[in-house]
Amino acid sequence: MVTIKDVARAAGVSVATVSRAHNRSRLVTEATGRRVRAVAERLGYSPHAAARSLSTRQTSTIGVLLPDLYGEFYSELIRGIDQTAQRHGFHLLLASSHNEKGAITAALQSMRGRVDGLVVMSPALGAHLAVRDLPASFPVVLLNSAATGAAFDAITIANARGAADMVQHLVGLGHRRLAMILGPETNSDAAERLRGFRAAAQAAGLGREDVWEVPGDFTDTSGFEAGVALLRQARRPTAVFAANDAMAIGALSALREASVAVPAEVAVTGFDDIPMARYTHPPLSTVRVDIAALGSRAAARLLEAVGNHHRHRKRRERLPVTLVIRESCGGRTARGPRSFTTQEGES
Amino acid sequence: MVTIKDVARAAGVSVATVSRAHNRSRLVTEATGRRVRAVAERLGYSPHAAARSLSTRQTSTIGVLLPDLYGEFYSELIRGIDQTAQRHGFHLLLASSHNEKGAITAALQSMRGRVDGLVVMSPALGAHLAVRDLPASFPVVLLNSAATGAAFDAITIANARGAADMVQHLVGLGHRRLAMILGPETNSDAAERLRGFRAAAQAAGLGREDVWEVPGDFTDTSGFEAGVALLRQARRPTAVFAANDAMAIGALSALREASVAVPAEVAVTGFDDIPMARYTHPPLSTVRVDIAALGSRAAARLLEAVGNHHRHRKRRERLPVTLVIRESCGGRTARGPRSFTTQEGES
DNA sequence: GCCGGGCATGTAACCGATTACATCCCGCGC
DNA sequence: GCGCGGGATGTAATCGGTTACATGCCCGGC
Repeated sequence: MVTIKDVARAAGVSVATVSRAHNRSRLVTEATGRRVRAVAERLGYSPHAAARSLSTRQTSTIGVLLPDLYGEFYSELIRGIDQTAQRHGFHLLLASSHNEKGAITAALQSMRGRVDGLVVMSPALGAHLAVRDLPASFPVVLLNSAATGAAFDAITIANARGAADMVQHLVGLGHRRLAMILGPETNSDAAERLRGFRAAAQAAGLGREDVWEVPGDFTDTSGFEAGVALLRQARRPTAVFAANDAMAIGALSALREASVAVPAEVAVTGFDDIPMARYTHPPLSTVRVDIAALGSRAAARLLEAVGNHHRHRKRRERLPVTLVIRESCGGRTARGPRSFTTQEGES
Repeated sequence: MVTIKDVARAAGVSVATVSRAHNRSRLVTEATGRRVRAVAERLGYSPHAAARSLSTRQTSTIGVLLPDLYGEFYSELIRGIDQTAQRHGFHLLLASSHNEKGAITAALQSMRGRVDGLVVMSPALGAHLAVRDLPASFPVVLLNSAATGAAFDAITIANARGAADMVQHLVGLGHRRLAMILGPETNSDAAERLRGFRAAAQAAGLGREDVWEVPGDFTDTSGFEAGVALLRQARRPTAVFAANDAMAIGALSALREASVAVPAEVAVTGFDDIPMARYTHPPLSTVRVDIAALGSRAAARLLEAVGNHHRHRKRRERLPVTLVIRESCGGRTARGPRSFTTQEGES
């Protein structure tokens, strides 16, 4: 491998000059700079990142800590983060499958000296406990975390608001018997969506016997089972609000197998607006979360913090959501496909 | 930040001993080792990755170079790579949005000293040109690349075989008029699938007037347009094979809007078996590619190469595919949902 | 003509680890 | 009692950059 010394020797200058030429310092003449860079190019030199970051104390890399990588949610999130990071010349270091404190701490450790800051997502409570062990000066942005207060930079989704809006919409369509399929109990997004659901149901004057809460865990199979459970009852809800799209799709499946017409007999809605949502049968009404934007905002906030360690003020930011009404809830319908892919390398 | 020196001072030993204690060298007594590690723990010490990799000349990181990050294909791929990498204690450094040579070269450069090896996917021809500029000893695994020969390690999908199998299945169902919706011309996967389609159609004795080839670019909208184009004709195919699922879903949309019954009037099939495929209406018959396995294999091969630079032999490997027959092609039908998510952190 | 200042370049310290080699200490054998 | 060997520990070189400080040169002002 060709190092800075080789270039220096070949160009007949010192290593300092080579370094300066590369970093376009004003301390080398235009002529020398060009000459040195030409030599470097010819030798196929490119600076060794580890060496560089050892002396500059920065890595131009941001770490991304996720609980998992499965599903469209994470791929969108990563895409959003990467987009912004790349625009600022930063790389992404990925780590996943961390849900309890021990694993998170380990992952955090192993990233020291590799990254300039972290985006940490871990809706299962307790992530911020691990993060708290980091030096306070180390830039971290929390995503969808339960952590509150000004101790952390955080970005979350307007979960409660979105759920409430959806309930309100359903009530507006005339529904008076509502079921919600819940998410995992330890998940803060799920908890907030439930909070919004309850508040809106109460505000609409629905009684206890008009509201169902069926357990679920964000997987489509749990949505399927929840659907089956709801159908078994003598008295049924006329609308089902799933805490996420995957479960709504599962519920849709259960209803179709039972030959229950959607939305005529039962309305179904979800949360997230994953790309798949517009291709279900019938197309799914849902609460749209701009996931890529969430990632992008997180990266932007993090880079801001990395940029001015001192002047940076921590704060919590909430990303708005919007109702997307398709056909599964029987409101006015929209037709025609919209893109859910850009041109992909593979397929 | 606490360094190895701080630990050495606090523990009353030299830096060498601290280093050895951490790496569990046999050159420190069990007692000293434990004591030193205890001190390190108390001070919250963790080794600086950049410094370490500067002296050991390895990073425990593998670079992943992708053309894009959009869609389920990439998220699955990354998941597969990460899974295997993680099991071996490796991190993932991500870079995307690189399709022509210049950008790839730049990305490759900026990864020097950051990674021990690379997984490069770039079906748009020419990626291997950039890769060729790397020192031959640098471990690289190519994914779905057009590059042939023993010069590279590569893993590809059995595209032609999968396409041929699907055509054969359709012919077996009695279809004698077949259309294929093509992928991007510069994409090698798309090209191979087309090759398989043509070969099988010819083998089945279909004449030129019984075979349609409609352009597409792997996006669902292009599939929609292709569907519309096919319907405009007086003489129509009875089965449509799309080069990927996204386009098949687009075509399905077009047929539904035109009130053409699937599979009764026209059968539709795809390629990939993305999670969404089993939830379309009707559920999509397709060629299953185990994308996560593809990533996992790539990582495994790369790590093998990283492990023994010398003894490693380059070769090309082909990942088998399987037909998944659901309802969109009118074969025997399968019922009931299967999971397309594990429990996700968010949704 | 000499001196001071500024600019281009060189020299070497430094970042934080690993590790080859030096050193020290202890026990054992003669 | 002395020397020798081996195991535990220390010292310092090294990885490949960046950059503070030193150097040397040129030019302008007095």
